[in-house]
Amino acid sequence: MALVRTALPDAETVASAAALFGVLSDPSRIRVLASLMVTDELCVTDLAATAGMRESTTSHALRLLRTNRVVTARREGRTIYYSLADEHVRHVLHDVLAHAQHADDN
Amino acid sequence: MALVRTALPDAETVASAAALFGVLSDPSRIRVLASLMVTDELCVTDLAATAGMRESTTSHALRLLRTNRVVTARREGRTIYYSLADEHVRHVLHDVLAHAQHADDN
DNA sequence: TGGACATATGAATAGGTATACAGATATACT
DNA sequence: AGTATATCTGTATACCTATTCATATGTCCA
Repeated sequence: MALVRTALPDAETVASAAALFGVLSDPSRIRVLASLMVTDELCVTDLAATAGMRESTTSHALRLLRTNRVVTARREGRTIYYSLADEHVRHVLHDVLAHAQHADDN
Repeated sequence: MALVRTALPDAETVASAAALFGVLSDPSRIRVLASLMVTDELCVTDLAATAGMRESTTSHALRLLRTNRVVTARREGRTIYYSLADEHVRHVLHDVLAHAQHADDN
């Protein structure tokens, strides 16, 4: 057991992994990310429209995603284009969405 | 935009993906899973010890993980051995933990 | 059967979080 | 400067969740 314990990731790593998962644990944010998986780059207004949520909600969601480096932002004039931060994010999303599709949950 | 919308996963899939992420979004549960990543099979008592939490908390955590098919259980006498449900889970955990290690969060 | 060990459950409390509305900032254009 | 558009922020409310203690269930062995 002691051996296992020393092999565990440190508290900081665990905490930020948990935070990352937490950011992904919301249907609204997943819809936003799923939109970005198919279109690569979208502005807040369009993300709100495709994900079916208010722009305020979308903006709040995007801030969380941004500060946790799940998406990146690029400004062009007054509109801001968002995209997935890296392939890493794409893989995890793909894996979990695929897994979720087959699960006749509970 | 309409095109994007039709390409999005259905509500049920999104909901269960969110649920899965939610289950993973807790430090205690991550420690439990990290233990299982290095040891493959552990009982509740040992998981509680390595993850540094009470057995009750561990049991509650394992129930969540079990009902969301993140871990599987195998009984042997009065002790129950838990392990990761599949390689899928292992990959996601590995990806996110790796990502978390490099992130000088916020 | 009775006692010990392993795990599970119920319920309560404390803390966290998503969403909405209202209003603020920032950029563009005339 | 003033107006319109795009995005962001503060705040409140309503909901969700993690942990704990106490207790229950299940399994073994004498």
